[in-house]
Amino acid sequence: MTIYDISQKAGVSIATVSRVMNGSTNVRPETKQRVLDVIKEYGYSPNAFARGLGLNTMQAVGIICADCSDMFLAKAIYYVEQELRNAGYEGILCCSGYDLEGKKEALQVLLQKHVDSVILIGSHFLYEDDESNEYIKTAAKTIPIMLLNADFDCPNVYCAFCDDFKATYESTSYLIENGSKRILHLYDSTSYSGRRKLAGYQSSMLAHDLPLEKEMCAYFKGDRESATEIASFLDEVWESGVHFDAISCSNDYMAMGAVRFARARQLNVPDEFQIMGYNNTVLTTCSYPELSSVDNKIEMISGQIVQTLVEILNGKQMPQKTIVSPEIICRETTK
Amino acid sequence: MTIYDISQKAGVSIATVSRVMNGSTNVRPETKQRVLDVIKEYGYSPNAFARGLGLNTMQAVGIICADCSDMFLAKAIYYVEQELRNAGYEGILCCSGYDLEGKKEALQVLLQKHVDSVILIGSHFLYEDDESNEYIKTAAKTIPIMLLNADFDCPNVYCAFCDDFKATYESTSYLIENGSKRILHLYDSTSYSGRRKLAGYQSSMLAHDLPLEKEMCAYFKGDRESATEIASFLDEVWESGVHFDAISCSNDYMAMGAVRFARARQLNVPDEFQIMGYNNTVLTTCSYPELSSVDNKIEMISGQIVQTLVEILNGKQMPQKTIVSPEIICRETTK
DNA sequence: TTGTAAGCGTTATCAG
DNA sequence: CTGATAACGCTTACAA
Repeated sequence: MTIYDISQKAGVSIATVSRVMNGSTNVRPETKQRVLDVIKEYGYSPNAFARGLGLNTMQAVGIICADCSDMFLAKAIYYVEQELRNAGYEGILCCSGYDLEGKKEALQVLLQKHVDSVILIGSHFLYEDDESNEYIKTAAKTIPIMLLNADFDCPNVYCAFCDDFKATYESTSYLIENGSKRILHLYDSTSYSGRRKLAGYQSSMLAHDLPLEKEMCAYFKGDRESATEIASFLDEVWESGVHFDAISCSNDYMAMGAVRFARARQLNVPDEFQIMGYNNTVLTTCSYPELSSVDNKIEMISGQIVQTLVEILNGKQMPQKTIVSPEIICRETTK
Repeated sequence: MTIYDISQKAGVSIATVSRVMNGSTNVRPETKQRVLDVIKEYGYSPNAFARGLGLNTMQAVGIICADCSDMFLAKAIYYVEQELRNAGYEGILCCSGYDLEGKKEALQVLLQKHVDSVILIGSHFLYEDDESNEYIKTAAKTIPIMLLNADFDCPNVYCAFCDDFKATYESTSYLIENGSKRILHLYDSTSYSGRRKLAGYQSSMLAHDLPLEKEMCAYFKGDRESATEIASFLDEVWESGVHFDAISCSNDYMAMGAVRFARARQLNVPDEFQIMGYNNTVLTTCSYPELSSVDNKIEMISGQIVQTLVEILNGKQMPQKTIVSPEIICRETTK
C-alpha cells in the first residue's frame, strides 16, 4: 500500500492524500472523509523512509547509555522512554559500553539516522580531557544534545542533573554529625559524577576538620554486581591497617558490599558503623539492615530533560541547565 | 554532503561512488582509492533514509519489552543489544508497558519503520486467548518475530526460552526432598511463563503426593519492588490460617519479600523454612541470607535468539524453538 | 479546493 | 569498468 494506491482508490491525487495524512488543512470535508475511509479500509500507513527523506526528520530521538543493565540507568531509560513517547517521539536506544570509541560510534549511528536529538544517559560520557569531549561538541552543531546526570558547558547542549557534590557533602556531614569520624569513601567510577561525589565527600571532611587521608578513598575496580568481591576488597583495605567507622558509597551496589563487609566483621550497624548508599535503588530495601541512601531524583531529572527537549524542538529557548537537589533517605544503616 | 557532491569531487558518477560504498566489486582500484579519499576527506556518510527507501530495510531490528527497568528484562535487553550490534544490526527499543494496546502500538511503529525483525522480550506478550495473540501472527506475516522467553506456535515466529515448568518442578522437588511439606507458590504475573511456573510447582506437589491447596498459590498484585509490601501480603496469608514451611517464588523480587517475611516471623531459614527465588539476579547476593534461585540462563537464551535471527535473515532455515534447561543455584535460603 | 511535478539521496538496471 | 537514468514513497511549491 502506497500513497498512490490510496489516491487511486479514493479517486483523488496523492497530494490530497498527503494533505489528509498531515495537517489536512484546506481539504473539503467530504473528500477528506472519503480518503480517510480508504486509508482505514486498506490499513495504509506511510513509509517512514520516504517521509524521512523528504522531511529529513523522523520524530525520533536517540538514547545512548553505557550499560542498560545497570539498575540506575535502566530506571532512567524507562522514564525517558515513557516521557518521549508521551510527547510523540520515539526513542532509539543504543548501549554503547563504557569505552569512548563505542560512544562515538553510537552517536555517529544515531546522527546518520537523522534523529532530532540525542539523550546521553549518565555521566560516563564526559571526560576530564577536553579533547575526549569533542565528539559531543561536534554533534551539538547538528542537533541538540541532552545530558542526563552530567554537567557540560557547550552551546546546544542541555543538562539536567542532581548536584552530586552537594549530595555527598551532605550525606558525609550527616554521617559525621551522627558520630562517625573515620569515613571511607568507596567508589567504582571516575566519571564526572564520580569525581563530584568524591569532591563532596572530601569537602565535607575538611569542613569538619577531619583528616583527609588518601587511603580513605577506596577505588574498587572489580565487578560491581559482586557484593562478595566488594566485601573482600574492603577487607583487604582494613587488613592493610586502614580502619574506619563509616562508609560513604558512590552507589548502592558498593553499599551492598559494605553491608556484607560489616556483617562479616560483626561491626555494629548503625551504632558503631554507618553505611550510606547512593541512588536509592531497590537494593536499599532488599538489604538487611535496610540501606540508607541518597535519592538523586532520577524520575524528576528524566522528566525535566525530555520536557526541555520538547520545548527546544518546538523552537523555544530554554535554560541549558536544570539542577535538582538530592535527598538523604535514612533507613537502618545510619543513625 | 551527498553522493552527488562526492561524485563531483572525485570526478566520477554517483553510481561509482555507490559501488565503492557497497560491495565495491567491479571498480578499478585507482578509481576506488580516489573515491575513498574524497569520502574520507569530507567525512561523507550515506543518508539512511534514502538508502532505506531504495532497499526497504535498515539493518535494524526492533526490541520490545514491557518494562526495561525490570532487572531481569534489562539484562536480556543488554545481551540482545550487544549480540545484535556484533552481528551488524541495530536495535530500536520500545518499552510498551504491560497493556495489550501498548504492545500492539509498539509493534506497529516498528513495522512502519521497516525493521528486519522484532524481538519480544519476556513472556508477557502472549495471552491465554488466541485472539489477543493475533497481533503477533499478523506481524509474523511480514517479518520474522522472535520471542525471548516465550513459547508460541506460529509460522515465522521463533522462540528461545527456558523450560519454566521444568524449572519450578525441579526447584519444588528440591524443596520437598529437603524436608518441606507445605510449600507456598508466590507469584505476581499470570503471563505464559507465570502459568508454566505455577504448573510446574503443582505438578511437583502432586508427584510427591502432597496436597494441592488453592490457598497455597498466592497471587501478589502490588508493587514488586516493595519487599515490605510483599512481606505484609505474606503475613496476611499466614494470619488467615494458611501456614507453610517453604516458599517457591516466581522471581527474586518476590523472594526478597519472602526473606523479609521470614525474618519478621523469626522463622529459622533454611532449616525450618526454605525460600527459592527465580531468575538468579543480583538480588540473590544482596539478600541476607543469600538467596537460592533458579538460573534460567538469560544470557544463553539471548545469544541463541539473535544467532537464530541472523541466520534467518541470511535466508537459512532454522528450528523454531530453542529450549534451554534451568539450573538450581543453591545458596543460603535452602538446605 | 485540488492536481501536477519537482525534489529528497540512494540503489540497481541498463547501455556503453 | 563506468555512466545515465529509472525507481523507491513521500512532501510541497506552484498552477489551475
